[in-house]
Amino acid sequence: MSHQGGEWGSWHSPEPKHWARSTRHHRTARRETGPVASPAVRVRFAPSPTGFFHVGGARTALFNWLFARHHGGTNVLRIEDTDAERGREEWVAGILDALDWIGIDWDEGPFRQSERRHLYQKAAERLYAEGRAYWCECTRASIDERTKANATATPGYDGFCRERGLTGGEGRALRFRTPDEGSTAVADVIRGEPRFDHANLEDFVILRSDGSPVFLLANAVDDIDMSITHVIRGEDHLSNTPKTLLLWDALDGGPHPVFAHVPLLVNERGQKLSKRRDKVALEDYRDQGILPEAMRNYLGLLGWAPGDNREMLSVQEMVAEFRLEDVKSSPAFFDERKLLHFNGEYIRALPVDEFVTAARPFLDAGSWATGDFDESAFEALAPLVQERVRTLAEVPAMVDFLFLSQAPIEDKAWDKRVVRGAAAAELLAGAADAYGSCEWSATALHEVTATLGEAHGLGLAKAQFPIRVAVTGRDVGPPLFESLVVLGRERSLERLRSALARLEG
RNA sequence: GGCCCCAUCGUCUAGAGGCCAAGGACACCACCCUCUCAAGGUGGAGACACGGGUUCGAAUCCCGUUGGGGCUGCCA
Repeated sequence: MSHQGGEWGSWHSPEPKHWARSTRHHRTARRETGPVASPAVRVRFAPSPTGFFHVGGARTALFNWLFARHHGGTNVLRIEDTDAERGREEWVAGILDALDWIGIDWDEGPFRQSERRHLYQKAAERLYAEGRAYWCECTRASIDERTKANATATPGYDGFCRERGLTGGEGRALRFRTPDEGSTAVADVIRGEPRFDHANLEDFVILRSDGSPVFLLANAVDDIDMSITHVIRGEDHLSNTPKTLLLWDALDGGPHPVFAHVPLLVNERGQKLSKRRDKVALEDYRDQGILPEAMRNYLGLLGWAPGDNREMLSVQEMVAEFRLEDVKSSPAFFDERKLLHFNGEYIRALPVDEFVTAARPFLDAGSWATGDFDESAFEALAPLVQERVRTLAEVPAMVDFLFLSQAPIEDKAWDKRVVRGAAAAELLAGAADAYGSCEWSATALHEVTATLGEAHGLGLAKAQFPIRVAVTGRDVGPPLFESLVVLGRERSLERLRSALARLEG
């Protein structure tokens, strides 16, 4: 496919240093409410399927998406699966699922580099034919050996095969011949214009010895072919950008795209998030009961802020106000505690029926027998549960007493509130008696229990504890009297008697 | 080692030379509200890495130092 790309020259015309910063407007002057007409903005998100899709990738995808939507541009999804060794089909599906989950869609793709190899092949042939690339038979081992032997050598490829005139063949990789002099500057909206001396760039591999293309080549070829105007990606790619640009020019890619190297997401030690050592998989958060809206909102605020003190932003608000120039340049720590807070806010803001629906999968995994779940009982308590959880995964423990044949007594709570609780036996006996005849409503139960407590010199707070533990098994949970009402008189009385028996026995 | 990037409360950030004796949010502490737990309310502690410049004036600009990170792969 090829997209006509002539219209966007103004995006990367040479400008004075720090032009990006200089285009900032006063915050008050940039209240925009919808897509902004911009010359054919085309961005791409290009994940590689080498593991679970993680939050850093999600953030990059989000920024690309926000930028595209803000400008009414085109968002392209491209799967960079040029490494057959490491890529796996299930990871591709995982990426698609995850993007769908947080509400990111795309206008073109998903394209797969594994299906576009002929393009890279063609580009490589051209570079070789024009003397911009050469075949090399050095192995990693032989390169390292030479580096070791020469004390003054800097690590890396030394250009050993540069002038040997080798032809392609078994065990030979194609290397790009980097210029020995000069430098390349990267026009970066976030970082100004970092400049790299060509002398520091080694001749890098663009075609592996098995003929497959390497990331740098495929990336440049595709960005040119897809007429990408803005490359928004992690800062870890910044150092390789001059190589990309050198390829870009060698392939006559035309004007360079504008880059935006977004700050990395780091762990508590300040290192970039790694799939291997950090908890980062988006699906883990989904399974933990994080709402996609909360995740999206939180992720959007990592490295970017709207400029006033608002934090809870609708996706529409983010689209309307997202500006690449406002993205910070320093790394951000992914703080799960703050995510949890956002999630609690989003859960409480849900209409009850949506909360019930969202909680369903987590309820299905509850500890009770599958047939014992009672939809209407849950719905009756749902509003009270909703305002007490921070994740959907916390829901089952709040309502399990409704669906289990007996109260799931927690040892700690039992010991503290019943065994060692003030007048526990009397309160349980009193409740078993009074609850048998009073009106079965929250207000009536409230009154009866308060009276019962007074008889033993206890306030309601203290008096309700033994009853709560006897009936729900725990000393925390939804309001007790509403819980009793939903549980029903008979089952409640049964649990009070059972607790008395247990206490005495 | 070389190259590049970065540097405001513990964390995410506001800040684009005077509006900042630095504001908000999460977390933390105290109190209030309260049938538990949450939620909510009020208050508190808590930061411009350091050193030089430029300027009447610097968290904001420049240089250096220190610290951190990234890249340096026939990974992306």
